[in-house]
Amino acid sequence: MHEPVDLLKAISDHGRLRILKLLETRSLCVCEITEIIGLATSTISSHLNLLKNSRLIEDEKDGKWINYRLASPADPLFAQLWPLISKRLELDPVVAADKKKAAQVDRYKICGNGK
Amino acid sequence: MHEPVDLLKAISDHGRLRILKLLETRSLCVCEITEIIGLATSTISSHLNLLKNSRLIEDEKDGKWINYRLASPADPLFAQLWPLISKRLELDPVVAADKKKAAQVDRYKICGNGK
DNA sequence: ATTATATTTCTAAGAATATCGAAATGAATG
DNA sequence: CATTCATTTCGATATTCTTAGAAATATAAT
Repeated sequence: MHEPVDLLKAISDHGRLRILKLLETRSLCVCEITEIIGLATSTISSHLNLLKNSRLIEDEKDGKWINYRLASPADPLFAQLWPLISKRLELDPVVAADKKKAAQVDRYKICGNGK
Repeated sequence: MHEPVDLLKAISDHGRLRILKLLETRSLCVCEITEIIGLATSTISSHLNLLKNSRLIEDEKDGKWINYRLASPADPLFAQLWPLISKRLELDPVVAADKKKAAQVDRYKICGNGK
């Protein structure tokens, strides 16, 4: 499971790349990520689980939320590849939009109470 | 099709990584690659086609053979990522075995006549 | 030209993946 | 302790991927 191909598979999904890019800036809870990315909660949860099993992210409880962040120390190969991929992703309009949303998102507003 | 995620998907397969690694040393024809990797010819052909469509490799006719080689100039992101991945792949025993086989393989012997 | 052969394309099967909604879990709040 | 709410798990479906063998293509050799 620490084969290069497994790492590559873990990051070969647009949704997961968007999640990793988000977590680059700051840690976020599942409902924040869900709100920003716009997929079903269960889908986001499954992506997070996959990234966690690949040791690319970690989680930590915070009251009623679970915050996810990039794993540290990072997987050695990921640490080498990610800065290059990350930079390239910034040209992606979807990723840029995600970043804007992330700057404004407030978990007290979006989680739970309807919208 | 020049999105980072498409490049990552193209290289997220052990067979395709093995092919890229082989072509790093020298260009090879389809039957040589097939002999070394040990998958069906049609499977190798389909991997080669995918890598070619992703602009990671190129082909060139050579008598009755078609030689494949790494594309040059390489895709910019691939050019950055590949040396890092390639180095890591050298720890893979399968990749090491491929390299040995590639050094010995002779297309006049293996192509066509039975074995 | 006929044959041999290297490669691709077609067809099909099985495995893996992405997705969602509903149900379950589990912790925090009142 | 009952309720609320964030998150995960389950069940189900649709899609994509990997693979192989057979048929088709095209080129070289005889």
